[in-house]
Amino acid sequence: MARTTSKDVARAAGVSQAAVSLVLGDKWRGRVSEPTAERVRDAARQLGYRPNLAARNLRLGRTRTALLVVPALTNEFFARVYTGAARIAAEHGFGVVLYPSPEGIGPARDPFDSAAAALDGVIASSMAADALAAIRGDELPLVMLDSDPDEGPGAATVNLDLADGMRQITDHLLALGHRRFLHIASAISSWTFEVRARALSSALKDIPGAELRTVTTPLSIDASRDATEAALTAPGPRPTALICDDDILAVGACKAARRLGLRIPEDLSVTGFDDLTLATAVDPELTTVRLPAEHVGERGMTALLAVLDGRPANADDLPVQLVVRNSTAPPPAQP
Amino acid sequence: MARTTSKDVARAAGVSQAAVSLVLGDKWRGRVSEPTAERVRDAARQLGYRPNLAARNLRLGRTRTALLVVPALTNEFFARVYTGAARIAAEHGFGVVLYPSPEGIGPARDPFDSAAAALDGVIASSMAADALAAIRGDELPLVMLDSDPDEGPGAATVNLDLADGMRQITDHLLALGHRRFLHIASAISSWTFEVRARALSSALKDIPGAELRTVTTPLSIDASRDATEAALTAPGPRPTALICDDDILAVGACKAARRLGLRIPEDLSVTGFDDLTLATAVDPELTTVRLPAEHVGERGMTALLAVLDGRPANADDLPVQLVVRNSTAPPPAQP
DNA sequence: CGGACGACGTTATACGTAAAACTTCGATCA
DNA sequence: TGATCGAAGTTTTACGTATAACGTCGTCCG
Repeated sequence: MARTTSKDVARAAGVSQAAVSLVLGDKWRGRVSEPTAERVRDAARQLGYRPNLAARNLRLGRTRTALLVVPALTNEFFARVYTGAARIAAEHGFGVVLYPSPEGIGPARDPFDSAAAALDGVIASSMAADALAAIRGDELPLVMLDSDPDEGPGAATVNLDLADGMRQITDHLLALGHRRFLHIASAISSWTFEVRARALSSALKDIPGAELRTVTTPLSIDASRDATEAALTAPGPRPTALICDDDILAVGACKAARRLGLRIPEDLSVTGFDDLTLATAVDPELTTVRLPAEHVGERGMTALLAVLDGRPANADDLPVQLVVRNSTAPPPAQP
Repeated sequence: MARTTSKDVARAAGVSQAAVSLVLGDKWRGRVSEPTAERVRDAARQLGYRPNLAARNLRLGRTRTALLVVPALTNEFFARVYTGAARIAAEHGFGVVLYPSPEGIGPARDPFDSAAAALDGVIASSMAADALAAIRGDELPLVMLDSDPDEGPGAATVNLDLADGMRQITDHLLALGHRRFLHIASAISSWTFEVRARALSSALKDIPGAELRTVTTPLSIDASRDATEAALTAPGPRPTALICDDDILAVGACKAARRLGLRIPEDLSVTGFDDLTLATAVDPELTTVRLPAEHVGERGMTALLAVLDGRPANADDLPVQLVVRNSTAPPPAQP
């Protein structure tokens, strides 16, 4: 037997389908009498009526659904972004569907081939430019998270003040006395990492005696460990501080140090970025920059709702905060 | 200007809307001539036509969308389950929408209030019985992951052979010579943890001299650390091996050990469960049981597709595999 | 006392798609 | 030659909802 429709409820309550729609849609003041409304509500409850969303969406021309595009959900940062976005969405009767972007998922040509993709808008995180183009093709409202503001003219953006985070790291390390730095950078070319690199070199530019080398690596513990090990055994004076683009990279860097018999933080300081669960799971706990991932998701969803309402979206950068733990200390005395 | 509809395409191609539907629906052999079909396809491409899914869903009475209910996406295990499910779904033109179950999300009364919840079926992971009841009320096809098979009579289930995993752990520890065990158990009361406890006590039942104590704790590093510390400083002979329900708990347990000046694995062996990224991030790397999380998601989605097709679903348990790393060793010599 | 109005509904329509039922037209065949 | 058939479409309908447009009746006021 088929699902119960508003027509079934109408029959049970002895009214027309339109009356059911009015009552359940909460738009009946002065249109339906209280006793009748009550009868309708009773019948609906009795029959376990649930409106057919496909029909409603078709009628209203909107779906109250947003698409969240993320690189990978298994990265805790993006899982937290989703959580924040979904909370705000739920408060406004919206749903959030995910699209893990880069080949993470099967043969769908683009996000909009997905069956669930009857969308009101899109929130895109750390988008590559080409994927962005595909999205902008469909003229859906778009909010970009943690992405180059210049890429998407006209689109709302929610950005973290990553440059300030990098500055806080360098201030901290410089104050401890470090001068020789190695930047463990993500090989992923995206705004979120490029801005770190720029902030880092600009922060060290005017420091006398400061040296900065860089090594890039895929975003995994093992890759970072190998890349760091290679860099640390290279000829020349050894850096005293490793500045990592991400906690995951920092964990790999720590593993490399351990392999080489270097103690952290006595022989080598290491910093992360993100403040994932990982950061406090390892020993020593990582000095890192805490990123308010849930807030990013919340602000992203809030911005999308604003855009859909034709309101302007708040465009301030979200502040980030250095968290000093046990992976940083003054550099060892000069040999 | 509104989105282009099949009617627009029809006008551009000089045919009727029905012809467009036939051609694009790939059901036109013998109904439309090849030149006409090509004209329609051209027009569709030209106009960037994308079918309105709300309308299609309404017409067809199905949405090609499944709901995945998980406790928390920030737990890597469930993020991986999602990834697996979404991959299989995409291969079959399905979408997956998430419902983080336990109060994780706003005021939605139940999963089906969610705006995106126009569903063909449900995959529920680690469900509590009451939430399950709410779901079964709607007579949607249901697949249960890692849940008590007795709870959901008639529903398809995808289970891991967790009992075997626990047996592999005890075999390993017993072979190393351990006899005094402390079980760091999750305070969450669900099948997935209950089955571990049962398997553990039954495995130790017939071992002469084996002792088993248990302490329960919330599923977080800090909570586990505190609970473990308390248990290890309790009077009586100290256990030589900690068997943890989850890698997260194991990491907390390691922290407690470190606080108490105990070395792992020399003074104390520790085992985890899941084989998350965490397990190889910490030092020493954890001996743990690898759970094929992606496979769980894949099998869950495959089972749901089978149920929707009226085919029987594969009900075999998924095998799990002990991974021996550096957190286990023979117990210290008796004092 | 007539008509304007409000309360309480109902009827009718549109949203965009898929597909069943129908039309037209030439070719085939007994 | 008249019935039949297949190709190539078109016309029509249904899916379930929200809402605009339309009735009907009693009341109140000028």
